[in-house]
Amino acid sequence: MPWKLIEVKGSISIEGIEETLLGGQSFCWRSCGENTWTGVISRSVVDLKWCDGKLYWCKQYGAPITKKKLTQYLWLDNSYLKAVDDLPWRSDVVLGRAIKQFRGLRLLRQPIEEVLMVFLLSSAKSIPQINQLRINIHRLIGEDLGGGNHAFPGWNKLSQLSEQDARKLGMGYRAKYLVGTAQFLKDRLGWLNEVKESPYEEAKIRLMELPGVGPKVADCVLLFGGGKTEAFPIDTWILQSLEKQYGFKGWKVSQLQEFAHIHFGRHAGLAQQFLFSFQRKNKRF
DNA sequence: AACCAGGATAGCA
DNA sequence: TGCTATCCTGGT
Repeated sequence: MPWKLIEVKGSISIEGIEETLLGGQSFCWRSCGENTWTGVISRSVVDLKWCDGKLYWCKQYGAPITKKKLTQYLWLDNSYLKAVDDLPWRSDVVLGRAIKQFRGLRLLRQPIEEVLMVFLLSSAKSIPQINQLRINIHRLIGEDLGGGNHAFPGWNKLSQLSEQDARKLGMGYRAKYLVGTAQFLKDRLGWLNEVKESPYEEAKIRLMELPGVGPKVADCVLLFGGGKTEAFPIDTWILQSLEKQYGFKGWKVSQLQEFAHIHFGRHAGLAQQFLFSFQRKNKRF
């Protein structure tokens, strides 16, 4: 299948696209050559290619996907530019630098049920480790899409796993999170979507009813899968950024949350991605 | 050979 | 509310 050009509003750098796909908000993408990546979107396996500042795509396996859906998933429309412009980059030099270095870095619009699963497994794990756990699950019970790619199995299938099964896949103490959440969700198919439609504050509280979901994981799920761009997950990288770049040493998480809300505004989560990437790339600072 | 990692939870003050 | 130990596993 030939490469097709996909329109991107605004410029996009190689670091921007790479961080978007591999930076840890999603675990569905992998590098498959020079400036090319393979990823699974729902039941479609898609290749992306970055060349001379332009983005190309083609479908590899699985269900068909439209350009419209891809544009939506990758947040390529104008609303992204407005969101970035809404951030306080004019007065915040730290954020300004991060936006410049990772130009075009986006939040992916992923299915909330998939995001929930991977972030249930994320506690005290590195990105490659989380990805490995995800692959173990997908290979075991996810639909085979071809080319070694598997779809997300869905919470109904996940609810058939026992804690022992999950532990065999290497999840350790996270196994009971996965099983507990699966049991909670299996008889309430609409629950997650209801939560998604709720306002941010309410959605966060409700998500934390699930076993294994605390404040950080809830914010990740809402930011990456719930379309809540005001969610501002505070992990160790952001903590470092706020301590070292902004000078908030010894602040409590609740205080930092409040600062983020006031300072970064309604798209605080987008700022979070820039700061996160910047901090991770420049560990020494 | 200890110690830590993209956290959550229970127990206690 | 704030603090701490504990939870699996793999990596350094």
